[in-house]
Amino acid sequence: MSRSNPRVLSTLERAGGFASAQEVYRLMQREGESIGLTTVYRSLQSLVNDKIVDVLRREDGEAIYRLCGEAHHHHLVCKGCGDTVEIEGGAIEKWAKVMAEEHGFREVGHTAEIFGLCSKC
Amino acid sequence: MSRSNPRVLSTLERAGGFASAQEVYRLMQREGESIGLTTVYRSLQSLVNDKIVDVLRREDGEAIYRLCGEAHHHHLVCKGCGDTVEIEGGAIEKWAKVMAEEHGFREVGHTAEIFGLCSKC
DNA sequence: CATGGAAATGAAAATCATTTTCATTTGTGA
DNA sequence: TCACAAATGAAAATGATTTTCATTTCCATG
Repeated sequence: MSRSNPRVLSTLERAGGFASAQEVYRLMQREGESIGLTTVYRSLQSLVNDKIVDVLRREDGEAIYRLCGEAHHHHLVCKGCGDTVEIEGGAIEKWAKVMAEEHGFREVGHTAEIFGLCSKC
Repeated sequence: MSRSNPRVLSTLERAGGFASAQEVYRLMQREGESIGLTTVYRSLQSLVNDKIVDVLRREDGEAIYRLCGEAHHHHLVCKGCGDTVEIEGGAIEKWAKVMAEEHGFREVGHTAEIFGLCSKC
């Protein structure tokens, strides 16, 4: 396993903390950084593993990466402009726990996202 | 623009109303139907345009289609054996609605999945 | 200062879902 | 029957992502 290249993280930060792997790569190229696309992908994956960044999907399926603020949270994403609000999901935590117990599952995690159109779109 | 091939819709129904284009295609082949992958994609797209089916994304980015109006449900997936249980998510519906309203979002949908280890794994 | 192995890197090839192209077939109304 | 539009599908193109693999960079130790 490879560790993350720090320049990738810093570029993602500079990008407003919201970009696809291809975009991070292009951005770094434009800024004269010498790096391979492969390393960008590997670094982002590693950051996801370490829970330093989140990964979401654009509507076309492309993965977009984003700095992950704090502990565990969920996202409210605008289908129009991509704007994202971090929301708290206490209800989900409880739901996941109950459902898992009910079916004898252990070591459970969960994903949950809400998407729609924000007031501006 | 082409219209949807009715066999595609009927196969999607038979699949439990939840499948990717590739899966619908494979299913039809296995059942001896003669159809091209292109037609499956075109039909699904057309069904989406007509709002007869919804399209979501798997975690790996693959598009999955499901009948609209079909009882909305969620999944409890085993990380070990891949076994999946359909679960009901009333709590989620409410949570999504409240959160969306709170932030002025319209036309909201959501995704939610729980994953863990089932009793056999 | 070697030097040897482990980790990191990146170019190129492979993969895979999806879309496009284009020639052929099918259906339909005149 | 004829002509034309719609539907079909095989094959090629596309684009993101992953894999392969040879090379380079690190670093601890002799």
